[in-house]
Amino acid sequence: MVTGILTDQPMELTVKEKCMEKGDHKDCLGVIMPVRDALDVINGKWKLPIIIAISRGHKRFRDIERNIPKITSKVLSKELKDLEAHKLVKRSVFDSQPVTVEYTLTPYAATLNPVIDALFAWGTQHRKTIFGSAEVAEMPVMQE
Amino acid sequence: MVTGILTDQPMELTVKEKCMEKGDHKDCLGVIMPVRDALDVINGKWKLPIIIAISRGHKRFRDIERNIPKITSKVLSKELKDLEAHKLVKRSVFDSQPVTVEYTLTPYAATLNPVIDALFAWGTQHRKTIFGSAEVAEMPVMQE
DNA sequence: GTTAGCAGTTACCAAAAGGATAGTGCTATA
DNA sequence: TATAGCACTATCCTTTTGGTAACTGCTAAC
Repeated sequence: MVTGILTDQPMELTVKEKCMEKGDHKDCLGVIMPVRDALDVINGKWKLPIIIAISRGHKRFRDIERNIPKITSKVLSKELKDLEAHKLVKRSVFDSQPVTVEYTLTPYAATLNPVIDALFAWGTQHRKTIFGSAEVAEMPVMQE
Repeated sequence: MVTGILTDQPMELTVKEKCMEKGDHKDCLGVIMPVRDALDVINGKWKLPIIIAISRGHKRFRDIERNIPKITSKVLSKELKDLEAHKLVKRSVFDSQPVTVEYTLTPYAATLNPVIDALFAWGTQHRKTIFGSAEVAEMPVMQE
């Protein structure tokens, strides 16, 4: 039977299994390194929130900025450049009057879907674990 | 039909659906915030690698240190304290000669399994996307 | 009796990330 | 004519993160 990486509960196709297939039964650096590759790309407080905001139809700079609590222009500008460099976001300039800029997700960004879903699920239950689920009213609000 | 958060491809039970259920059709801060809650806990280069190393049977301080490339005593020490504070790792001191210290995962850490699996899967394919899959030989090695 | 390992800590320092505030040139609206 | 919005950039500053090196007290092995 195949088991998960952190528990011995049965799973369908797991990290541990893939690791075993590579023949590395001891250290399994092969698990740590791909995880770190992923972390290198989505690292920091802002990249995933930005991707989520764009995915929800906020294409314009100020529109994205308004929809991510506490972010500043400077940080958003820098993170968008990073995301562009990683081919997750596309920046398009339209020669209208005045010029408009649109940020959209590349098809590659869609491959992050399972990661975001897993983090959303874990974050949701973690919040319930920390405060009781009743205290949703304490959630920070967007525009103060 | 229900669709994923980044694409319009069908999914079974998705972030978007949960979001819609909450009645937030516009901004869906409800997606960004749980993701940020999760990121606050697992953020940084080291926390997930440490959890993975412990999960693979490396319980002792030096043992963990040896199995995570480039980590230093100082950083490991600090990150272990953080993980303990977040109830993901348990530190046990045994009164042997000499005293031994063991780090183990709590049951709560096991709930991170889907997150780690998703990051592992994405990191693996991302690496293939960046270099060709043939260049596995270029992977950094553990002890130089 | 010297070396090596264990489980860290301390001090110092550099780099990266993030926050606050202001300002740019442009245009559309009141 | 003044205000506001857009898409940023610039400057300054603080906090966080990470890296180097040395050092602690202890014990076991050579």
